[in-house]
Amino acid sequence: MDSRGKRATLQTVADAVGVSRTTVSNAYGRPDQLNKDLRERIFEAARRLGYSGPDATARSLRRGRAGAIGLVFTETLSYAFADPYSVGFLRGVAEVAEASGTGLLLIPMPPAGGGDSETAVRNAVVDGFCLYCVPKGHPAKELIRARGLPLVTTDESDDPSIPYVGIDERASARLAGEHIARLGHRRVAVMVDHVVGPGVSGPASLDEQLASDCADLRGRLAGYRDALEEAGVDWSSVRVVAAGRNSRSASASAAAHFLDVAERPTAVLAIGDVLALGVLDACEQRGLAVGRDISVAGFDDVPEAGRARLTTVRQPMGEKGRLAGRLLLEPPEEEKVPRIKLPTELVVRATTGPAPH
Amino acid sequence: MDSRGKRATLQTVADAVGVSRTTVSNAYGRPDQLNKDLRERIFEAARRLGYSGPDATARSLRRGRAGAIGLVFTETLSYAFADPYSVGFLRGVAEVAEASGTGLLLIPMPPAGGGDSETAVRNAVVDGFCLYCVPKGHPAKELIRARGLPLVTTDESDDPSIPYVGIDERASARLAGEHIARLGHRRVAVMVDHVVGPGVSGPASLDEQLASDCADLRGRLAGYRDALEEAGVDWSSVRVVAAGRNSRSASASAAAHFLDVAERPTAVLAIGDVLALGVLDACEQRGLAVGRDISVAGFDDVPEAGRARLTTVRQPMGEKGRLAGRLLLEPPEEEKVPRIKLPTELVVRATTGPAPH
DNA sequence: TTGAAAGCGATACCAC
DNA sequence: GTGGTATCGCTTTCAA
Repeated sequence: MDSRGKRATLQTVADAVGVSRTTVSNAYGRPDQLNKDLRERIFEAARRLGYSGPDATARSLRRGRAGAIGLVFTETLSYAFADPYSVGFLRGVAEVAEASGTGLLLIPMPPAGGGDSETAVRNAVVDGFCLYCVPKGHPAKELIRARGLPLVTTDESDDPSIPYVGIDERASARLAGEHIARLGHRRVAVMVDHVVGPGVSGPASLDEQLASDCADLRGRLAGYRDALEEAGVDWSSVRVVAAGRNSRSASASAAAHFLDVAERPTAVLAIGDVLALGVLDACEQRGLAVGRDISVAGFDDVPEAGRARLTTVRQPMGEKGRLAGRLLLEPPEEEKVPRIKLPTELVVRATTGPAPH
Repeated sequence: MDSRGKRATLQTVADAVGVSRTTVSNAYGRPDQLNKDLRERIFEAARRLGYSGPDATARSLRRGRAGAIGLVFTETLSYAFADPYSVGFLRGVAEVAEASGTGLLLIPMPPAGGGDSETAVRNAVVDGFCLYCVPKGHPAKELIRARGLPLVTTDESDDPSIPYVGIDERASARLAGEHIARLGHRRVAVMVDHVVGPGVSGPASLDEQLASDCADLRGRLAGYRDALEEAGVDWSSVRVVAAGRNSRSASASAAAHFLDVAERPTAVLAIGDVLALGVLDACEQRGLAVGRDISVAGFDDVPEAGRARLTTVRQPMGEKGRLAGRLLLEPPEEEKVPRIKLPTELVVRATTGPAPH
């Protein structure tokens, strides 16, 4: 246990036992390459010398394998844990990763222009990357590609050469829109997290909606629009409000933008359940009977949505994660870049009902 | 972009530009060490050759820094994302980590005896470890220590030489116990996740309770016991039931063990909010008026607890995480091993009330 | 079985 | 500014 002096290395142990480094290395990595006795002696010497086994970094370098996959988010890392949808996805990835003894490296990545987004990506010791909520032109995206490691994204990618696993955002959102239209709603509001940039809340103009750099957001808005316009609703009459961030409370506050005005909408479409739950809170505060006075639909079907009896569009987040993980762990040999769209489904519960007269 | 041939290295680029490796290295790592022109030329050559910057692993090896900290759980990795308490803690760690551009490596670690728990720890390229829910004698624990990296645990450690940040489990649980006793409850049940091992549900004997290898569980049980015995309740009359795992639905099922019997308890103490919420579900199913017919108290004060009006003991999970992260990122120089206990607080809401007659 | 030698890809130090 | 040189700690042929 000599905690003093230079840290013990493989060599130190080899010398102490009187064998070569190869043998010590084998003692750890290939037990079948030497006899049990010797192996024991080596371990004992190691213990005595305070050597805890081959250095992880050196081993990675030599082997060319990191034993971890990187998860890249644009949202702050802590956000990744805050949203139940996100958590569901991560669980999926985690499941397949842990099955193969692979670690998950969460890589913080400030939004474009917001500090150093490259260092963490550069220094990530991983065997592959999973991109998640990384907007179109993000500078780090190119860097990640350049690293030449297996890569998969869950964002509708601008680049068809990147493997993708996700859902048909547009068609899925359309399900919710059609449901609302079918119930007779014509005055509709939409709640989004943010269009122009994080933190900015309030109504969003049409231009802003189209300019959003988040493909899934654009896709969902398009889906709502498809459905509503088909039902004869003028999209410019639809109030699109940004909560500023994807949080229940932010959404509850932002809901004032359409709840506290003269011509209150009879239905609200939220592009995520967390936002929808916030709208529910806001309605409750104002004594509105959800499902009668006003209808609310979400997206994702997070666990909480079920409890709140929220009508929503279910997407298989866990499955998405597992698939993404698998794609990274065992990259398919084929030429064709995998582009997988998982099925979604409208789940009608108690928060939507016929439009009040 | 020559995707064919050997992967480009620093050397390749140096040769192409006609400079030494040092210069190329500096171009990436120390921009002030060479003139802008040359730097541009180097980058251009790099781009042309498909070189995306210094290899992360090699750089880590040479620099002796990994740029990540390891989070070690015994529960399956996916569990880490499932429990809101756990998520709160992780968010805390993530906050401080991302502030310094450090990644978080989630390390899967099967419970003792359940597969290979050492490989992942061995191969983890990190600058320090944070242990979380790792039971007393876990084999990997020793290995982690042996790696000689900064280390912090949130489990009441058997080993006072490991930095610790947590709460006084026993005193905190006692708060809940006293609250229940004060309300006049004498027939009490306790819901735990698992004592003997994961997956095993049902009543737990006294011996099993004491034998649990999870220090926080033991601490909380001791706290409940302190309070109840002080109020004259015989601990052996307290039905301790294991849900088998820390999940809302498992708890709801296991609640049958005390809910569907002759002498139903008038109060239930759950060692975590997730379990408490499950008990709430079970009560609702049976048409019991929580807070009147039966009282339920949890532990943690996760976000969901507030919404459910659950009486619970609040612990500062985010703060715990931030502190742990900081301890790892800037290990204190002092001799003294930091052992921090954060304050907790009883939060009385609507799920507890006077014992029915 | 065991050992010697050749890297894995990069960075730090030190003269020039 | 720049370019050698040593080294980081290990794994892997390949021959003995």
